[in-house]
Amino acid sequence: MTGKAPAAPSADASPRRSDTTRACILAAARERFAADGYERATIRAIARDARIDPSMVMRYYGNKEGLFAAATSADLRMPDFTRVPREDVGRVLVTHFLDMWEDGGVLTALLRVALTNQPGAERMRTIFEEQLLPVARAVCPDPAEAPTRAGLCAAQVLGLALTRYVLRFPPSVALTREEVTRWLAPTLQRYLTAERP
Amino acid sequence: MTGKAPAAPSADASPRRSDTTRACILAAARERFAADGYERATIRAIARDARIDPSMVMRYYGNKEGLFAAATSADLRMPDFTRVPREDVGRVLVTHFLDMWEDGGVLTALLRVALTNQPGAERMRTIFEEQLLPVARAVCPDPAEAPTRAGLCAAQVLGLALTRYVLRFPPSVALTREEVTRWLAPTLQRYLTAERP
DNA sequence: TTTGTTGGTCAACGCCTGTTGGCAACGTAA
DNA sequence: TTACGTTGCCAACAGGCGTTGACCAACAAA
Repeated sequence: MTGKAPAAPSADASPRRSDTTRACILAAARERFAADGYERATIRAIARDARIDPSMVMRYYGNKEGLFAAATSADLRMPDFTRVPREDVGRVLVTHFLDMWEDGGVLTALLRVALTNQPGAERMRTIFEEQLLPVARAVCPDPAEAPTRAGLCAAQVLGLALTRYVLRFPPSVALTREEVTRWLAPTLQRYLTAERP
Repeated sequence: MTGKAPAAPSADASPRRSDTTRACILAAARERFAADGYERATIRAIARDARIDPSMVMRYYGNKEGLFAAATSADLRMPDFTRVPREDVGRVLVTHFLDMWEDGGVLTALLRVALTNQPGAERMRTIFEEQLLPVARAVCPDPAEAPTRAGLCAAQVLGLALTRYVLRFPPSVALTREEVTRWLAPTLQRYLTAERP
């Protein structure tokens, strides 16, 4: 059972001649998904951007869902919040999310797709659950409240991303990173560490 | 120029025999747009829900964009914030938005569509600009800062709607209206009335 | 050189989409 | 009754979609 598919991830380090092509496809896919959402980001358009034939996409990623999954393997790369002073949690969280969101458009693509695509929404939920929930558990007063507090933070962070990077509301776009941090950090700090209102 | 199209809005009160059908189409369209987004809400599916022929949709609303525009004529119905005590604006704003969002799914449809559809995004922006900005202007310390403050409120409100009504993050869904108000009201209050940080 | 694997193109498939025009049934005013 | 505008269904169109399989070129091992 050596497998016919050349895409089989047999070992981790298996440099193939087609790696550059694969990377081109993924980059084009990320851009298209981020710009157009799942339905309007057609395989044909992605292939055109990557200057290859649409059938290559199918060969390397199976189908459109596989391509999407490969193009949006997001990792929020959370820092270790047990080492962050408790009163700085809000600020660190905001700056970290700004970093993540402005890097490569993976999260923008994920957000756009999550809105019209059930698996996309599920993945978004998983990402935030796996990566934001532990932060809340580490710093909030009662661990039982961690999901609620993480959810509130997710709402605020995603709302800013929505208005700033997707809908592009002018006031939200005009804010500098500094200003975003000054406004949002106290909010997240309160959601995470304040007594339940 | 009497117009061939029976859909011509000549007068405001022109009861037609087809009014119930038109209403059925709009209701079905709102549901489909809210559930599936713009691309996947097909005219055929909407017509099936309304138990009529797809061509009727075209006759009454011209094309798909016209149908969408008719189905999502949103009005946030803002109360008069000059009569609200200054320290209550956050709370009133949250409860009002919860009311709006849980009524009929118009806003959910609009949000879903705005994410993958340029005119949809533009309309969302317009709605918030026309209706949230005056509120900010009425209550914030420096009117020049009103757009920024309205934008921050929009981010928080849309973020909650996103996680609660669209992505359905469990912690966000589990919150009661009471809890949402208690958590979010102070945030909006600060965004609107606090000194610039 | 031969042989087999990989990288890539081409043409086509079946399906679904938004949209159109023709045609029958109904209701109403003359 | 006749004439006409409205309401509705039906069948079809052109085009785009995801997906498939046959086929050629380049390379690597024998």
